[in-house]
Amino acid sequence: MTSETTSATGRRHRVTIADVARRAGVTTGAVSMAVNGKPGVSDETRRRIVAIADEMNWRPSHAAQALKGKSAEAIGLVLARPAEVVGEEVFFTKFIAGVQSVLSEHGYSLHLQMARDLRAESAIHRAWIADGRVDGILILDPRADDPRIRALTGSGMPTLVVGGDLDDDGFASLRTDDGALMRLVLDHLVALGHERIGYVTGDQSFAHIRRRMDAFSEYMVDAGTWGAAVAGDFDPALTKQATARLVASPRKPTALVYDSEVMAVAGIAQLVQSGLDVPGDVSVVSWEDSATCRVMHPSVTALNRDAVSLGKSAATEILQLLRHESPEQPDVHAAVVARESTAAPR
Amino acid sequence: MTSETTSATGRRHRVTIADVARRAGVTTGAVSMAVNGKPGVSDETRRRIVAIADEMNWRPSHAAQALKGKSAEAIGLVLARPAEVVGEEVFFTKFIAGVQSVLSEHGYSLHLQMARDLRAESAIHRAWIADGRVDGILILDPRADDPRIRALTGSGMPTLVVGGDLDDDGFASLRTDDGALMRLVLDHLVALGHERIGYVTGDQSFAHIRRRMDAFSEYMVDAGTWGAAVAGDFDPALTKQATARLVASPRKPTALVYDSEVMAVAGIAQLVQSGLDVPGDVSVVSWEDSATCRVMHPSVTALNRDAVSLGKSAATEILQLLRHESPEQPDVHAAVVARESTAAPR
DNA sequence: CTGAAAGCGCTTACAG
DNA sequence: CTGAAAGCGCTTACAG
Repeated sequence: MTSETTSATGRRHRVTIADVARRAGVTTGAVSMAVNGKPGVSDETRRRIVAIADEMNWRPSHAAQALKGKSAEAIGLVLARPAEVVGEEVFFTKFIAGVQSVLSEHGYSLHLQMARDLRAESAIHRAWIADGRVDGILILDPRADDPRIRALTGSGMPTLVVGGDLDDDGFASLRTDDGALMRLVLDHLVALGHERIGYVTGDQSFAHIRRRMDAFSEYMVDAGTWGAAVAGDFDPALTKQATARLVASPRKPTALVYDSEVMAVAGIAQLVQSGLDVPGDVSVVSWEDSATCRVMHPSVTALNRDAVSLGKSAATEILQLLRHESPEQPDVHAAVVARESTAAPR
Repeated sequence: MTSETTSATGRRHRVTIADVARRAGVTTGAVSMAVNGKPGVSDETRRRIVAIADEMNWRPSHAAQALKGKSAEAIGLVLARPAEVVGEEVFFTKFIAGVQSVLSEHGYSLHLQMARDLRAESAIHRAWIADGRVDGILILDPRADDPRIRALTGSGMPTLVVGGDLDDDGFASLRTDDGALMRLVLDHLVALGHERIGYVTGDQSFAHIRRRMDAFSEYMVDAGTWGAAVAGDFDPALTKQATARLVASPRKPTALVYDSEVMAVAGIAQLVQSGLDVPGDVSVVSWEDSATCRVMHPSVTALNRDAVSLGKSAATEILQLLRHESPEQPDVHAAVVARESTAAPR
């Protein structure tokens, strides 16, 4: 339990490789080779040195290792969304928990920062890179012609775009097949008999929201159903407005899809206030599952994307990138969990 | 924009203090003094050196500085709750956002990790300390006789217990006056005319939950109202059971207090399922405000603790601890936001 | 005010 | 297989 010794002056001393070497009667070089499993010492000596190092509770100094050019063993992630949204939407924390679980298994840590906007996010990226603080960067919520990606181009920093579409610009991306997910959601509604469907979207500048919108339109065309998408911007107040507008339409939709669980809750509240019954008059699907969806009354049918798995996949993939392994696109499980908020239209 | 030069071999080189010194025609020592504002160089030389360093886009190497014993300029925080809970409860992210905003203003970063339990949390603390990765540690959700605090005792690591009660064991704590908050909540209900009040609690091993329970009991005694507390453990299923039990009581409470917003939502769902009207039959208060509370139907009366401010206060206070300033107990604003879920009993 | 040097804790090429 | 030394990028005492 003594990872520190106290010198005569009372100052705490870190146990260094030199202390271990002295005690073992070898040089610091030998200790380094022994503990790092490098050739250069006999098996017996190695065992003896390692035992002594353990006993003295020696831990290598990260700073010294970093100075010798060892990698930071860390991945960076900046969240450039308002704290309110990050806090209210269950996706982020689950995603982060997934990322961290895989990284820590591999001895990597996650540098997480919040930023007020994309410019601030890029500034943090630059600082990390200049400092050699991270070995790789994760980008969330890519935009069309994303400025963060442009800024990172040429930096040589391994970057994984989560929810990206293509392996653009030489950056790897963990694709989320938002089109397929949208079809999953719409299949569920159409199977119930819905023919007029509304979609209240999140921030339309996000590439993955655009892909959902495209899939929504195509589905409407192919199936001949009536559909309309209105911007809700992940904002409860806007979501309520969008909902009111949709149900006021002459083609009054019988089902609504919301881009987040907070939006779905807001939408349901608006419907109830408008005197409409859920699911009697309007069915509702949330694009994200949460405890609230499960326990609300009515409980909310939700697309369960398993954000924890998505986080794990992102971590696995960026670690593969660092090792120059060909990243395999993992299969993130997703399914529509049918609950009380969806039913056949009457 | 070139923080790196490319050598003849094509390898990227970091711009070092030696590069700046060479270009300025001085020694590295002079550069160090110049950029750090230490005496030892003339004002003119300093200006010239700083200008050259800027022009070359020089940034000090964190690793080298750390090796020289410079502090890590980082604070550590471990979240030892299941990812589900961290993700579902809005408190954590808001708290973290508040912490980060203050830390980054002061050039500090936040090391954030999730852990599966308190033992794992302590292991992370030890690793951070051994590595000199953090200058201070934040502890959330203190327990009675908290093992994390015991483990940190004697480490010399500045530690702030958030939601602690006293400055126990030589550790500073950011007190949250849970007793006063409970009285605020109960005052709201009693003012509406409630005389039988139920309280569905979170994890009762948490010190702050115990304090709320104590305040609840005392209030009942002093006011002569009927009250009962039942464990809900922050778990929606348990919360529903506790709710069902309370409303089945012969003394059927007319108002229920829940220790989190997810619990409140679960409780309301249970009440509605039991055929009870909110607030007609039972009023409901959530101990935490969120978008869901605002937008749900009925909207939920909530105690708004302003978790962002709490995070800012925690960061401010631990920075004061590091500077050996006497930490002033900041006032974190809190209020009951009355919404549709509370009304006079009928 | 400036220069030359030691040293933080490691790793790694180079001799023996 | 082992020893002695250089060096990563800084900071800081110590001479001049």
